[in-house]
Amino acid sequence: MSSTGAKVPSADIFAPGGHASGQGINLGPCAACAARQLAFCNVLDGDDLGRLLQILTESTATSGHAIFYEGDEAEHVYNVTEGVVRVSKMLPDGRRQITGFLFPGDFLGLSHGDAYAYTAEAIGPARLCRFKRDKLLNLFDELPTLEKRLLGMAADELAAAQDQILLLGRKTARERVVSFFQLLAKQARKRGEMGGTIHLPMSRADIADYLGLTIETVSRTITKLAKDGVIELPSSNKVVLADLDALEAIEMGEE
Amino acid sequence: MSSTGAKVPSADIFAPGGHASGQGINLGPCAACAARQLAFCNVLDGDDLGRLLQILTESTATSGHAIFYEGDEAEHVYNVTEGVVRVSKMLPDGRRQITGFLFPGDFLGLSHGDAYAYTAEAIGPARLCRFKRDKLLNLFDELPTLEKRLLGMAADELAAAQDQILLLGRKTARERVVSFFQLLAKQARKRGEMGGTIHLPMSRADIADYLGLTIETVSRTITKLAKDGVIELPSSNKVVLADLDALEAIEMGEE
DNA sequence: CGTATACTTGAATTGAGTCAATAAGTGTGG
DNA sequence: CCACACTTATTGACTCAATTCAAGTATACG
Repeated sequence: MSSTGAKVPSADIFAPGGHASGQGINLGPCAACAARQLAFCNVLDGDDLGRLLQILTESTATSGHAIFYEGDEAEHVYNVTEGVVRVSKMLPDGRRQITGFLFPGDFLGLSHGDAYAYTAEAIGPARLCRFKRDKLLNLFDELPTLEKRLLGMAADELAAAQDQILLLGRKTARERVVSFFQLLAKQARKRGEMGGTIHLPMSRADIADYLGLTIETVSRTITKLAKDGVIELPSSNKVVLADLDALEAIEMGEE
Repeated sequence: MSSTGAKVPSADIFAPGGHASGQGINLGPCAACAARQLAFCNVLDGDDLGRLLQILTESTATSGHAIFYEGDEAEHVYNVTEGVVRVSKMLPDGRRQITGFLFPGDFLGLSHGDAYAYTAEAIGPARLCRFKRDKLLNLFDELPTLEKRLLGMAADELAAAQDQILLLGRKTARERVVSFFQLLAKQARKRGEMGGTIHLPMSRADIADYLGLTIETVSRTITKLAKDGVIELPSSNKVVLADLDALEAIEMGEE
C-alpha cells in the first residue's frame, strides 16, 4: 500500500504520487481501478497515465459472453480489471482447449498478425480496459517504460505457457488437477487473497478443457483428492488446500 | 562458417567486432550470418547493427551439449544462427517435455526473472550469438526498433505455444505427428527450403518428448502414415509429404 | 416446484503406454 | 572392408489410465 495523501476517491486504490492538486489530471477510472497494481499500467503515473487514459475505453462483459472470437480482426487489446476471462482455441470438430484463465491485471490480445488467434470469453461479469492496438503501439514511443513492462509480461506469459505445455505433455490427471489448484492459489495470493481456500470461478467443463481432460476425470480426481485428505470441498467451487506438503509432492510427481 | 577477414581466433568463441579501422563499421560475423534475415537483428543496419555487435559474442555448441540448464542464473540471451536447439523442462522423476525446437533466427533465454526456466541443448553442431542480458536490455533505450522487434517475436512465440497447448491437450497421436510435420515444413519454407521433403534433425525420443507421446507411439504412427500413403519415408529422418490434402485434413481432425 | 444445468459416480471401452524382442543404422578399430 | 559394439528405430503382445457411455444426484433458476 503506497499512500501519498492525494485526494483520491475512497476505493481500494488510488492514484500514485504525481500531480495531485488543484488542476490535476482526471485519472477517472484508473483511480478506482482494483487491478491497478497488477496491471501493465502500474509503471505509469501522473501525465503518463493521463496519456494512456486518453486512448482507453472501459467496457464490461457479461457471463459467458465473448470479448472476441478466434479469427476476428485484432483491432483492440484489453486489460482485465474485474472478473475472469477464459481464453480458448477450438478444433473444427468442436474439441476445445482453454489456454488460460485471465484475472484482473492480465493482458489480452497482444497477438502479432491481424486476427486473434483465440477466443476470449468472460466467466461471469467482467470489466476490461480496451485500447486500439495501433494507438497503444504508437504510445510506446512516448512511454518506453510501458513497452518494457509489456515485454516483461509477455515473457512471464511465455513461461506460464511452457509450464502448461509440461503439464499437458507429461503430467497425470492427478498431477494436473493439483498443479491447477496450486496455480489458482498462487494467483489468489498475488491478488492479496490469503488463506488456504481457493475459489473456482469456472465450471468443471472449463477445468477439463484447460487441463486436457474430460469433465468426468476432473470430477473423479477431485473427489479422490478429497478422500485422500489432501483437500477439502466445502462446496463444489471451493477447495481447501489441506495438506500442503502432500499437494506439493503430488504436483511434481513425487509419489 | 563466417569469415570476414577479421583476424579472429579459431576457437569456440571470439571477441565482438568493435569498430575495425578504415572507414565504416566492421560488421564481422553479421555480414556472413546465415540467419540474418530471420533473426531479431534484421531490423538493424549500419551503426545500429554496429552497436549490437559490440555486445555480442559468437559461440558454438556441439551435439547434445547444453547451452544452459534450467535453474542456471539467466545471465545471457542467445540467438541461434546455425543448427537446431532443443528447449526442454524436466519433472523431478525424469519425465521430460520438449517445449520447442529452435532454428536459425530464433531467440532464446528472454525469460523474466533471474534463472532460466528451461534447459537448452544443441542438436548437432550449432552456432549462436550471445548477449549479456542487462547489456541488451540497456541497448533497447538506444535502439527502440530492436525492442519492438523482440516484442513481436515474443508475441509470435506465445501464439506458437498456444498451438502446442492445443495439440497436447486435445489432439490424437496421429494428429500430433502430422501437425509436427506441417510445422517443420512451414519452418523449412520460412528458411527458403522448398519442396515437399522435410528433414528431421531430432531423434524419435525428442519428437516423442515434444509431442507428449512415447518413442514407440511416434514410430508406430509414422509407420502407419506411410502405410496409408500420406507420407513417404526415404530414410528414418526424411519425410516426404505425399498427400498434402490428406495431411491437412488429419492435422485438424477432419477424418 | 418443476425443469434445466452442473456435477458425481459406475461400468465398459480404448488409445496410448509399457515391456520385450528384433532390426537397422553408425561408427571404430583391426 | 568387415566384424563388433552401440545406439536408434521398429514391431509385437499385453496393460492401464483416461475416455466414453450411461445413470443418478445435487444445485440453481424462472
